[in-house]
Amino acid sequence: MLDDEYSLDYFKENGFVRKTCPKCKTNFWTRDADTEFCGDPPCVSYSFIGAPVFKKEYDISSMREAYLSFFEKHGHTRVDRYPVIARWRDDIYLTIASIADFQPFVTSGLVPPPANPLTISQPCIRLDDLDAVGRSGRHLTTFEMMAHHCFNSRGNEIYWKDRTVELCDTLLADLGCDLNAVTYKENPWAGGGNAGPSVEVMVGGLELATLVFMDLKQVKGGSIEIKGETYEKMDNYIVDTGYGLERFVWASKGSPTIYDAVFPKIVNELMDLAGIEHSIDNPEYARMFSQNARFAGVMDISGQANLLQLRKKVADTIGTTVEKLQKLMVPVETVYAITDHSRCLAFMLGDGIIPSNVKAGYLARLVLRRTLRLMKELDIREPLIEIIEMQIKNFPEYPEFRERLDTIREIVALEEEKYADTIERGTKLVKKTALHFKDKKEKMPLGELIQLYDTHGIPPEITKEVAKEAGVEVELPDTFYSLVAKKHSKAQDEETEGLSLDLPLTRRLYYEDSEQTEFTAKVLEVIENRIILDRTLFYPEGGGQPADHGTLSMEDYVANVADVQNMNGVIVHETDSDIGFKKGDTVKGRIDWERRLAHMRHHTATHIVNESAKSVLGKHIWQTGAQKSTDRARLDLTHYKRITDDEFKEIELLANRAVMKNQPVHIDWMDRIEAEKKYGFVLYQGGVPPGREIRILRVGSDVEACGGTHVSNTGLIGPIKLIKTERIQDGVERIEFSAGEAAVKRVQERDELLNKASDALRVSPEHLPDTVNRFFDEWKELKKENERLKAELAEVRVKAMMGDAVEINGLKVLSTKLPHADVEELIKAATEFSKNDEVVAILASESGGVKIVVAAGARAQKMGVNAGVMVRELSKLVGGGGGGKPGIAQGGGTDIAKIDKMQARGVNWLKAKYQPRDFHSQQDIIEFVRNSEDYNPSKEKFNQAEVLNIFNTSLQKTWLVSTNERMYCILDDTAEAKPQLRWSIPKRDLIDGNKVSIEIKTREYKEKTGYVDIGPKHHGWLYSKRLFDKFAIEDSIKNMITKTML
RNA sequence: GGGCCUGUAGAUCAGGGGUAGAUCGUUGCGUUCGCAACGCAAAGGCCGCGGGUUCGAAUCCCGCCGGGUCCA
Repeated sequence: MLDDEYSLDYFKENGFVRKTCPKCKTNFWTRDADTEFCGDPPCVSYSFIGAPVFKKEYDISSMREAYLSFFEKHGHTRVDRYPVIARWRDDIYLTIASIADFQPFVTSGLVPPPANPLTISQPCIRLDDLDAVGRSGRHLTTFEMMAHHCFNSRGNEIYWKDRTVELCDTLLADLGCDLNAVTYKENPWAGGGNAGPSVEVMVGGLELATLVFMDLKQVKGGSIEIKGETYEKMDNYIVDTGYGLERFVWASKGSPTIYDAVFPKIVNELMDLAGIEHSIDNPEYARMFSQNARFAGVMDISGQANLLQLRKKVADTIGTTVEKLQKLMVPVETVYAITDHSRCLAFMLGDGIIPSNVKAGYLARLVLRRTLRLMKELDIREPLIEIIEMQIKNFPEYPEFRERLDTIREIVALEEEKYADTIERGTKLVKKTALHFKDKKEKMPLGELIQLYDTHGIPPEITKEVAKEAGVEVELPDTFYSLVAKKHSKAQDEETEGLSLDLPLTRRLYYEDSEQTEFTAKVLEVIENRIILDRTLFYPEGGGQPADHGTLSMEDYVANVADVQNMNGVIVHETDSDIGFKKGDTVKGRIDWERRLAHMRHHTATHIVNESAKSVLGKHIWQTGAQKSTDRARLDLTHYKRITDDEFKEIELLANRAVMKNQPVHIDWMDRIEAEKKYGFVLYQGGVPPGREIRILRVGSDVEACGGTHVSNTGLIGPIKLIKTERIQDGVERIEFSAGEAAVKRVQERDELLNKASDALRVSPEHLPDTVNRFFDEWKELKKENERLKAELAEVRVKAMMGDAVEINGLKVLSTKLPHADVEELIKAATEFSKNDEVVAILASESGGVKIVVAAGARAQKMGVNAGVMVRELSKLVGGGGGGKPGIAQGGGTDIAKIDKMQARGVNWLKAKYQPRDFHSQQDIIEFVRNSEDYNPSKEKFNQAEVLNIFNTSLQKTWLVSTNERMYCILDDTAEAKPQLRWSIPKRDLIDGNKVSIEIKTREYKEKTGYVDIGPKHHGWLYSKRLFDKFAIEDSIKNMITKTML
């Protein structure tokens, strides 16, 4: 920034000299040529403590009045303060500076200021340095920024830098300040897309004011560079000053801390409540806090390490130890913080913020919970609301807070309760978590601490304390909260695609006559399928109201309009085709009236429902969102508890009364500032419209800035039917409703549901609740009875069936099919069976597919029966799966035809394992082949048959048998009653001429067994290697074939 | 606006694909002149709702409803 920006005539004419601070190298202006430093900590330290800089002491209200009347006297108009919740802005939640009141439209020049020049004392809230509040002696979350603003434009300058500095100088002189002690430190300012030269006004080491000369706006590739961004001069340039009210009061008193200066009464009352002796008039005691404030003024005290450094410095200067100092100071600092926070809450709640877990409401909750935590530290049992009330009563200048007191009381009580619940839940959870780590003999890891805070809201301090009690160490780093912040990835702003259009604003016919359905217009531009007209009746999407649909036509060509958007006043019609129109054409437009009318009804109804909700629920109700469509609308409202059924009905009734009154809907275009003055910020329920003129819609007592289309009289809305409420966030309730024909349809739908329900039960709708209750009760009873009966049935069945048990080596095996039983019955019966130690029950049913339950008694399990394994195997046989525990298991499948086979298999499996039958002899096998289907007695000679055993285990043998005509493969499985013929191969596939032609190969499988592939079809047959020591298996088979067939 | 956690008996919570559990509370019985305490027993569950996957879902997946919490 150019140096001459600061070379003001005022400085030159009044004997100022410009100097450079040897410490920080910044330039500053002073009347006293001997002044060495810039006057700003850390270059200098506080000198005003104990040495007030004004000629008399002021309190908050006398200081404010002195300031405002000074500027009134000097040609400024006094303007009322704005709320601390920035309702007129959508980029910030809280009012952080007086200039925020006039952003964005006044500062951009679009809207004239309420007065020019003006003066204001604007309460502001900044939560950036929460940790330092109380500790530094000077930080506050809430402060009043006294200011005078002057909005200049090229050719119309009210005043600029010289006059601004002169006013400041004069004010300080009026207050009795020694002007030689004042320095103006050069410090260019930038923020929020604007920038400009600025001076900080320093007295006694304290920054009392900042004078900003905002005359630059951020422009890509601009010619002036500040802090890495480029800027250009603006056509309108603004004097933006900020005088800290609390700091002025502090400076006038020279108290050790700002808190003692600004809220002596509340500080003292809280000290009493906390049982702290706070004799700030005692010089020694005061010295401690004075020193603390002085050191804190020149250093960064964020984080434990820095804080400890501060403590050490203070302890050294007053000759004590850090421990003793902490013991004395911490409780007092906590009281300071509570004083500040409760004031902050008074403003937040007083201005109508509803605590919540989103947006501004979250910030209110954050402060509220922090305050409760601090109170607990001091063991202050007084309800928080008492302290907040104390604050509110202390502000005679804000009567509006007292009006809201009842609501505030309720909110705070609810919040206190909620927090207590959270802490209680949290404490339990921490104990449990702590014990978990105690068992493992580990420290509780940081990740756990973060998890507890992030997902359950348990402050790490509490976690640490509770864990300590449970005997578990916890590591809590200074940087804890920033670690949490890191966990949350930042959402990227999406680039909105914008058409840059250099076209005149579209004439909005829908505002001129809301009954019209047809119009003619000239085509100004066609971009692919998007058409821009000189005028239109099509309402573009906005304010929660969807775009109109309809047609644009010319001669015999018709295009459907599918979407309509407003691009900075140019309305763009998106059609379903990109041919047909060109620049200069005259087209005829027609809107889908049914759709539009439904939107209009829902839109006007939204205003009415909002108003009704306000009168039923209270003044704190604020719309946070709304959406309309043809068949329904929804409205989101701030409210601190659930809407009850009675309230719901009452809102519906009031809304319909408003309809029946057939009130006219008034629409006026008004100057923004005038409208704000007349109606207040309640105007901005549906968001903040841009522009100097805003469209004001009045229905009954509801007044809102609204750009939507509306019916002309409430009677035209027709019925309003509230459908439901939903809590979309803590502190935000959503009401869904339908209006007009849609409402009738909704009622009809509900009637139909009711009718269907009562028809089904064959009762009239009025008996439905009783009948349903009766049915439900009966159903419960029957269910219980059913269960009891099943148990009884199981018992009976078991007694009846025990006799059928098959004895296998001491086991009693039952295999029964209960075709119609469900799984539960099977389980009950099986459980009943398995009470007998030696029983294994295999139960099956075919209701809804195959169900299998196997249970094994205690002794059976000891012998190695595993129900889970059995079920898993058996289920496969019926095309399903299953499993369970060794004692009891369930399974099932889809193949009902295989139930019997599956059950037999189960029994055989047990037999094989516990009572294996002997293998069949070689003779038996031959006999078996002879009786098989493939055997041809007329041709085959079985007395010449050869037999080869290829596989042999304790449960299974595989045989190959060869006659003069065929080779057979037989599997003898001891789990099966009989051997099985698996396949056979005729001679023609084995022999070609006088040679064995079939291919026989082996593959490796395991140590003792291998695979043999016989011919093209029979692959992967197991063979035991030990059976083929002498000759390889290939040779053995070939030999056998040769021997019998050649 | 985004993220994470969560919903099981009246309460507090375990369990986490295979017969729904504990503690407290409730009721009954025993002991007692009575209460408390103790002992024994019982009642009490659409495992939030609806889909899906599976032979089988309280359990896994998706959606909805409800509760909690952190961040912007």
